[in-house]
Amino acid sequence: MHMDDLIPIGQLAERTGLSVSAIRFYETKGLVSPMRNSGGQRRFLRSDIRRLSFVLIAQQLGLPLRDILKVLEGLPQGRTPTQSDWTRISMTVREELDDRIAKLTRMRNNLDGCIGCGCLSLKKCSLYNPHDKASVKGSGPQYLLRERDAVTD
Amino acid sequence: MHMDDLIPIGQLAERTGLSVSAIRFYETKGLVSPMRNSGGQRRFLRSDIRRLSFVLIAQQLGLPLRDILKVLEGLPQGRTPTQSDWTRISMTVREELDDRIAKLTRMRNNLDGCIGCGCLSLKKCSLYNPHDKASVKGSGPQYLLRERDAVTD
DNA sequence: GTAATTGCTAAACCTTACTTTAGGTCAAGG
DNA sequence: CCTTGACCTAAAGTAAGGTTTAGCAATTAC
Repeated sequence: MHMDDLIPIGQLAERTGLSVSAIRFYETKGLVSPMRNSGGQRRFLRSDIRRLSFVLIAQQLGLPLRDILKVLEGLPQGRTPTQSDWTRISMTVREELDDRIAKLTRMRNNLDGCIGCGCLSLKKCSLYNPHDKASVKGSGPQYLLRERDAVTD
Repeated sequence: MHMDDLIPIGQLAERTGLSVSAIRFYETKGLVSPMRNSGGQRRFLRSDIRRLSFVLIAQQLGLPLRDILKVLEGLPQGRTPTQSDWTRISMTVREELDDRIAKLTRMRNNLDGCIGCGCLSLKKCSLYNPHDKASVKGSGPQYLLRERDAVTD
């Protein structure tokens, strides 16, 4: 509640381990929205330390910045997020993470099938067309699943 | 063994689902090394269908092209890879995949701890410093783990 | 034999996620 | 005051993984 609850960018960088330039870049992406002091310098809320730490975690989990921004939009506007606000949006990230783990596990199982048969192009190998990736062209690698000689190439 | 075991780039594109430009790009990265016909056009081995399919799979598993190239270097030079060649290098990819799944699972467990405590910055939360990412600056986000007010921000 | 495909190269452009550079301003200490 | 360190903006550069464009050559189909 004290006056100087606002911190300059260098301190935020130190506290989060981010570079100053990265923080400025994140600002252009809307991930933080600092105020400016009379001299035009950025002044961040102390809660932005946690905000950016959250960004770092989500990134290490493999989320792109745009998705992280969406998750952060789940935080309250105008007031400092509470512990339970952070808990709530962390759950969102956890679900993303679960999905990613499930997807990779599915792929590993498929790969096991392919290693077993040694062909990398059998029908039971769904690796060529993971549900997660829309096959834009309509056809694509499925040829491998249809044509006999694909297996012998 | 017949004469026209060589296929042009368009056919390879059709068979793999890749774009022609992507295949040419992969060539610059050393992922395929087609011959040229008398007119200077690329002619690929039929086994390149499988080779590029392998690249696609490995990519969907999250491997960067440079790593995929390294894995492919495990294939024999000069002769067409056999089924067991493919099986062998698939095992390499499987190990990579296992590592990635293990890492994500560790992170999820850590995140669970953080959701439980609702703080996102507790000591037991190792998310800020995954072993997988060298902390170049020496300090970094650990501040959050040391300073009391980090938890209250 | 000629038109439509397909292929060729080189270079520019795109996205994500930043860093670096250049040139100038603000803030704090002696 | 005046220097030093922290900060500012804008623009360019980087790396991965490609796509697009331009202008031209080789193949294929009729």
